Amino acid sequence: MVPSCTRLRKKRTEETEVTHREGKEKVVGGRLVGKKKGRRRKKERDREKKRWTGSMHSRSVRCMVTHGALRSAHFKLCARAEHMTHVRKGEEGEQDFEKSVIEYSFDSCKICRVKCTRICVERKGVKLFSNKIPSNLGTLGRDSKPDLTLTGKPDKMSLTSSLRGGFAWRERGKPFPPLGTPSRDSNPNRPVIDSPVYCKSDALDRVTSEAVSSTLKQSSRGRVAQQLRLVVRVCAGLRSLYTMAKLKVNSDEKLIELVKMHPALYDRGQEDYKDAQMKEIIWKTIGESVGKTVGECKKRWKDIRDNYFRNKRKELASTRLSKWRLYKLLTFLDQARREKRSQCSLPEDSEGETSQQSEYLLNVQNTEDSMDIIMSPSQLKSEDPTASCIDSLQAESGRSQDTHASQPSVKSHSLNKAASYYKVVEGIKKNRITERMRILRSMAREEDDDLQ
DNA sequence: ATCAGATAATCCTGTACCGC
DNA sequence: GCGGTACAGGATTATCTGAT
Repeated sequence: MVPSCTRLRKKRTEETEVTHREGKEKVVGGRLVGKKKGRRRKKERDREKKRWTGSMHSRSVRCMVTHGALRSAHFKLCARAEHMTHVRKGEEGEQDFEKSVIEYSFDSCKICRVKCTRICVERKGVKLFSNKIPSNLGTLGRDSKPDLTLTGKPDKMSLTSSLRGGFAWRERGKPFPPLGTPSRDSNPNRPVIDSPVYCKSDALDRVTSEAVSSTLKQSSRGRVAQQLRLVVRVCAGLRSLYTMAKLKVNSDEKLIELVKMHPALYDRGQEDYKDAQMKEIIWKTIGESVGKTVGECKKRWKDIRDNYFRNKRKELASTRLSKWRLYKLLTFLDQARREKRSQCSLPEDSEGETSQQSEYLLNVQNTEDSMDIIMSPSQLKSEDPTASCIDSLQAESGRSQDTHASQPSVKSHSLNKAASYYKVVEGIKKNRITERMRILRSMAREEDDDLQ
């Protein structure tokens, strides 16, 4: 019996052949190849061109759809010039978009002097004017000619991406909303990666730090105080990680960065890998961090991961290095993948874990200089604050774990420290910081009582 | 500037495997 | 058996690049 997928592919192939039989193109494996393919594309483009040049209105829409980058660039220019602020998202009926164009004209932006295309559309009885779309900004290449339709049609994806680039509208006769509106959607310069999540993360961080500082004011002596200082440092490390991610230009990179922080999502050797609830929490956190839904994040991650393994295969097959921009960021998957295949348990000091611990350590250490409360090097030398912290955490969780050797080497000492930071940060991410703080506070009070 | 072809990116589907 | 996941690969679209 022919597998259903094969049947489907065969069906698709047949459909393609039928579709293009008219042009006598040759189809191989459901795809047009060689010059025939180019000829087909040209025909399609010609058809598209004919269709889209049918009316000025359609052409204006086409212009709008095909020049996301230019619009985006000009959008920023105009935003700088403070003459438009209202960003509309693509939540409204996109299917009626084309028909609703009622006005089309060329104009020059009064502020940045760029020659623009102006569009007016009507939606739900309200006339909306576009921002000034440039017709001569940047290099005018094949893809930037406003009245040519060369690839595809103004489908949902194109429209969505154009809207993602930021499109500005205002109602007829009404000025753009004033600048400085705190609404997220009203900020034209808002980076794509910026989201309320960071506020949440930072808020968690800040609240935790404040709680610790407050406790430290009450009890600045003894072992508990050291633990609290450590928590502050860990929070700083966490803040550093988020800040680092915040600076990422691309949200994909940010997503990778965040997923990388959670081996439970990709490494079968991890204890939490089988914990669906935990993974859901992690995804939720990541989703908040990148300003997307959990589903979107999962889907995107799947695509990214798929792409990585595909590129990997190609690289191995051809010995040609992958040019994919995210490729190098995903090399951490190799370790996890091997372990999954061999089905062996995660070694205690596997490279993957080690590198992550080191990364945490690095981030935490990097932020020490900017911390208000820092443990002095002498303190670090005299006593390992991590040990006490781990003790308290272990006491809290009721687990016993021999995480530090009696006389650890410098490397293992650092790794243990990093491991403890990792555990604490994980704890924070699981929203258990409040509980930890309560325990630490009570311990601080008891210790203070003892000292008195 | 325009075009054609190559390549990258994305979406989608199917299969195998695993745990429940 | 069912649901979830990893993995592989086809189809399609977007983008890049070199030639004209």
